[in-house]
Amino acid sequence: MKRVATIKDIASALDVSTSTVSRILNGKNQSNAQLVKEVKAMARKLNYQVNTAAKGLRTNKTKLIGIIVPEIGDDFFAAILSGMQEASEELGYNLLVCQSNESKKKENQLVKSLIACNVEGILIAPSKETHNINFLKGLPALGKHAVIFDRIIDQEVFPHISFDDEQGGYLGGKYLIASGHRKLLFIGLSEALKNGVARLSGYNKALDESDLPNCTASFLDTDGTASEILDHHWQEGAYDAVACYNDLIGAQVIAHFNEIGVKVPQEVSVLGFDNRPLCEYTFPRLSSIEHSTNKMGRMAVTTLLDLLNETESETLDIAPKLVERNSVRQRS
Amino acid sequence: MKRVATIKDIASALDVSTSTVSRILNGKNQSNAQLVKEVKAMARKLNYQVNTAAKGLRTNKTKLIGIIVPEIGDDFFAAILSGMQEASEELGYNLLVCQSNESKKKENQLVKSLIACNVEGILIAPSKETHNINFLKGLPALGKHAVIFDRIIDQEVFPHISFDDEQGGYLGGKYLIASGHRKLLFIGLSEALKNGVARLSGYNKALDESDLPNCTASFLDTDGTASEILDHHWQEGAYDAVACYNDLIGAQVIAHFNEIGVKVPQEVSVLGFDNRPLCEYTFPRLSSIEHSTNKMGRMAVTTLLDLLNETESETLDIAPKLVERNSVRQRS
DNA sequence: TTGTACGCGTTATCAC
DNA sequence: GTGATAACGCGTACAA
Repeated sequence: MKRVATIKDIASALDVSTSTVSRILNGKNQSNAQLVKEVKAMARKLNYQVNTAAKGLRTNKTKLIGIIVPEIGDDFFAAILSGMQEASEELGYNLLVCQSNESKKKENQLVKSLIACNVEGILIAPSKETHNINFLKGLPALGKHAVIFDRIIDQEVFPHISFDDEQGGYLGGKYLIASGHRKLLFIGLSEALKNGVARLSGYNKALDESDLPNCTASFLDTDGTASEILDHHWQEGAYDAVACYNDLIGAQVIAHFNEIGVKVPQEVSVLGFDNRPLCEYTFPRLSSIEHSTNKMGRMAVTTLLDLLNETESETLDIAPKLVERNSVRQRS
Repeated sequence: MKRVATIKDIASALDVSTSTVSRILNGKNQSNAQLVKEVKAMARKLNYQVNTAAKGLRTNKTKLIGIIVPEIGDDFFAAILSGMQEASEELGYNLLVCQSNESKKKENQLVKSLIACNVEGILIAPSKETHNINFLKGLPALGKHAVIFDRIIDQEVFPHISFDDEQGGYLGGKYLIASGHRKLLFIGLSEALKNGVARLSGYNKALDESDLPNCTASFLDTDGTASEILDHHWQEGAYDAVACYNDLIGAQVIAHFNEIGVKVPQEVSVLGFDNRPLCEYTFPRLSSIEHSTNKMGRMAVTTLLDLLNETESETLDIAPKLVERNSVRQRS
């Protein structure tokens, strides 16, 4: 039967004890230099690989982090995952990645399954359905921790990494106003998504400061498709700029205007959010509010590890930035 | 100290042996029905979670699959990962996801680290640098297996899931010819990428069959940016359609034509490859060759598991399909 | 049907 | 400096 080499194999090959091998391989020893050499050589020769499961069983450290996102294929989460991967690799951790498909039930089940895998902690972006994180409350009792990222949840049990959505909206609002716009149409995904509400409120805050009327607010889950929303309000002449919850909506808006022959940005401006790659590929190219997804991923990992090791690390700057492209008309 | 409940805890709480608990929890028992009930109730009460590491140590089955992709954040791989996640979850497996950053050295190191985690098998999309998979050869001796996906490697040691790139190119070529195009410009990433060469050769095969001259072939890594390539050959009037290695290049091509005022598809047609979401967001919307990334992910998982369990499963159809949008001019 | 005893691979403790 | 031994949580052959 095929089997991977263990320290026992190394020990018996060299006629020493397993504990000696273990110590040498972990550098916890000031052994006989000659022996150290021999052990390391034999380990290489036998193609030895430490068995993390056994090690974890003994030490209660698995160097495993569990991650739950609504959808891996979504490029927003994919970018965050990428940052997590980079940070965790630098720190010698591996990632166990799962997707909840926006289902709270599945989230529950995944948490259990991750605990079963002995992860040291869990990073989770809650599903749209999830409005409390009671199912995570058992974690601290197990010596594990969690960090919530992206989606905002009101409970303050676990640390929480998210972009300052309101600040992002505010930034966008200031920019649109400075470029001469007066009537904003906001298109969101759903009023239930707190991030969207925060972005909208940022826009309105900027408008308030200039004594302009609030955004016309609309949401895809209640007010119809982007096209329908645009056409409906267009007839009323209700907006000179469209503030979108994210770039996907922004791209849809631009595509619609292209189709019906409305010139962007000459006749109407469009501003996205998130600064995803697709901003470069619309015509005109979509201006957007950038949030560093990569940094968010890195920060989620370091925050979790700090929690577990009770250390303190630097916090990264994830303040929103405006990325100007060609979808917003400049004051002439 | 905080500790998660074990079968030992359940056993002592109920004053039975651990083996009884183990048997009941695994359903390998026709125990006293009353006892079964009590054990299950106690397990729930203590919030018991099986320790997969310990179980894996004993049974040599960890229900873990290791995955190595060049870049998680890339939405092409993200989509494949999504399919893998779906398939593996249905089969009770968890995914350990790593990224190689297109580095062969890192791939090597990741394989070792995945073996250390006791994964049952490895799914890998080799990096651009990787032209042999010798570093995977040790796997079978360890009772583990691997499945290569996406990127083509010439060695036939492990099964191999990839799209039929040549067939995809052929499909695209036939389509462009049928729409009245005669002179094709192909823009690839790098001549070293076998997938690109296969796609190009598919285009040329279609052209050959109609006695038309081969594509003008260019590659971003040697011939300059997409814009430079387009302008250079445009002046020579060398093409009436641009066949792109992937949709990203296609989007760049469309954006460039929009910028210099060349009408797509009236003056020149553009065809992408992969049918990624961004096809919907260019103007005009980008026609493309679809490969089902999700299915590829699913298939990689089922193929690996079949290999490990020596079972046989259905093969999914991942034949390329043409997705018509608005970037290719139709014969008038 | 149930309990006892042992081993999976590793590390920590304590002798020597 | 090195080796025997126990322990981590679990599954299972074997005995009862």
